[in-house]
Amino acid sequence: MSKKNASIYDIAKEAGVSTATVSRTINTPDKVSSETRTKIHSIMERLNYSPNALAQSLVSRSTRTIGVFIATVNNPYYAEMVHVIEKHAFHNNYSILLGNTGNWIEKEEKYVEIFVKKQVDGIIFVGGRNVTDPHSHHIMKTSERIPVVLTNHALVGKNIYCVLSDEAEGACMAVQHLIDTGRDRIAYINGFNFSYPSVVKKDSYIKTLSRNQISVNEDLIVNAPKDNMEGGYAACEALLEKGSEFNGIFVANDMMAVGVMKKLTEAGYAIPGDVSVVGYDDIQLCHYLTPSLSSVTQNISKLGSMAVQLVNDVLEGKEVGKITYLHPELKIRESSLPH
Amino acid sequence: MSKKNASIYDIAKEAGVSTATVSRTINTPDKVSSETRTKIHSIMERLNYSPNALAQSLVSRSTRTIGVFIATVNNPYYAEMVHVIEKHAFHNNYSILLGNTGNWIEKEEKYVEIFVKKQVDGIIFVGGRNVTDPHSHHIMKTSERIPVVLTNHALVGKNIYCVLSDEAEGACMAVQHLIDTGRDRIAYINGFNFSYPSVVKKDSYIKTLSRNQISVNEDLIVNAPKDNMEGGYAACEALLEKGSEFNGIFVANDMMAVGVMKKLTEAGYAIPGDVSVVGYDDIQLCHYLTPSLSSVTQNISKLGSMAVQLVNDVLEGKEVGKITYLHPELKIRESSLPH
DNA sequence: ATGAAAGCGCTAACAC
DNA sequence: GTGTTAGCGCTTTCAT
Repeated sequence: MSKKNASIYDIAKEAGVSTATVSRTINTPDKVSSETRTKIHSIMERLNYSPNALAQSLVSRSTRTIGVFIATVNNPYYAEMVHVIEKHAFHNNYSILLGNTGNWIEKEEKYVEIFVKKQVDGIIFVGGRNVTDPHSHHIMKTSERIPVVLTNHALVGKNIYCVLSDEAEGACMAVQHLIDTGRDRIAYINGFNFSYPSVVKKDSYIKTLSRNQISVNEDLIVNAPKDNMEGGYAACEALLEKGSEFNGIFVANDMMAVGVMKKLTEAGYAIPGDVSVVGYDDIQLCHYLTPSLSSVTQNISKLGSMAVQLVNDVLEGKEVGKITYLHPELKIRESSLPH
Repeated sequence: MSKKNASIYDIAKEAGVSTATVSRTINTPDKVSSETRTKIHSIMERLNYSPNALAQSLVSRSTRTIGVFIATVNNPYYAEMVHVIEKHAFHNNYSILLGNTGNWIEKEEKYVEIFVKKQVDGIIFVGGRNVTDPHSHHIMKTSERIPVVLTNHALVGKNIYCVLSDEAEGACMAVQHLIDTGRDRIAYINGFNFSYPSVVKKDSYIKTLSRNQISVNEDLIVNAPKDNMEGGYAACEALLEKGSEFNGIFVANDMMAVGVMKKLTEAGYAIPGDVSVVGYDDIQLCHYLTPSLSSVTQNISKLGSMAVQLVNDVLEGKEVGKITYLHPELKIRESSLPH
């Protein structure tokens, strides 16, 4: 189909110089006389030359490529993370190989293997992970070769770095806010039951209730089947079916909260009149919902930029902290106004 | 930091065979005796060997990597496209290099150059593009080397393939639906003024009105400053300020429609009582909004899978159509119920 | 300032 | 079934 691309060799021949000289005009132009340099440049132009990064990387041992794994791009929180990561990566001259795992560990393992073969310089795992299964093996193994950064998950290892929002603190703020605004029967819609952030939030939810002398009602805690709108809707349905009274709901993430609000509205509950709702992640949408959704913000921007910065710093041999916590912040909107 | 990775050479030495034999056990196992094969496998295991894809690609002239460009991942429509593309790519053993252009042509140009240097096998440009500027030069140039697939944009060129939803048809369906349900003063919130899909939709909007003997009121057509919720909100604000009466709005995409609905609600309009609203793209969220949002669906799933299929087919030398249109479909929900 | 040559890790004739 | 060797496109000493 296409005639073979021009190589450094073609340029050299055409210019009557050695490949070394051509290489130099690309990488260390000042070590080449201006005449030959211009001549070579014009030939490159004419032959539509573009250096083959594979060959370059083969010798430089660096691809300027970072592998990024997320559970589902079509969750605005993850999409925003990808957005931020891509932005910072580009700015630091990295490209992003994106892998959508759908929380499917086997796919992730295969993917990691592929990316490692493709010689990514580092890998970023975005989002909380399962705390139970033998999840970390391939991560550990990978970290023996390249730096690994985890976002919103804590994992210790030689070449593993974590940056996470303090979700215990965030969950506490959310629940305490509900209590402070007069809600005393507070439900909690959990995400994936064994995901790190869910575990942390649930724990914090329980502790905060206790600290306020509110007894924990197991009927008010429900695990969503999926951590998206559909899952939130279903979870809220289940909650209603249990029949326990509640006047406040803390939802582990905003997308689920959208589903929860939909279900509540359909069931005739006024928000926040009858039920006060607080979500988590503070995605842009919160502001545009009716009623607007109170939420805990994670500073996604910082989270993402730090993730990229971490792999970059490690690659450059800088000293960096193994684990960094960011403080969340509560954004109060209409959905949790006191009645 | 890390000791050098084992190479095929290390394996060969350890096993007392030649590198060719090692290569064979990787690629054509049956051409190697089972004894040596098992021996080599165990050594690979022990040395944690992983083939270097850079070297492989250097000789095979294929990276099994596709470059994907989108405007903004944090627009659910694009996110969904990425999701689908990634899924199909993985299934066909491709990896995705993702570039977020933010509609910034210079960034895209740089990115394309980088991806080409990195030897991607093909490039997919997702989403409508500007119809005016000298946008296509880098695309044309790229298509001389590798197949280029465009989604929701029509562009002709030797190695360029397009798959798009028929947005003229979609816009027509939306507007006709508004008319059929008794709306006679229909506004149109446009996306980027010169983006291909916007141009097509606006044109179709005007034609559909005319076909129904409804005169076009320029005050009812407003270009959103951004094609997201914020932009929709602002556009609706501008629309209200112009003072022309309207009882229906067709919005060029769902995210803008969310902003439009927010503004309408704040301004005291009932949806669909006072104003009927129809969006475009049919993102999942439509179903969960209150009121749920009528929208035109693009069959994102098909769009994305075809995009991947196209680059794959072209790479395999198959004959494929240069341009494919998919039929959109109107999903009627609460926001456009007749009053 | 430039060239010769080795090497990055792997594949693919070709020979035995 | 296995080894030898050239080559993929580029960088980098070491000479000159």
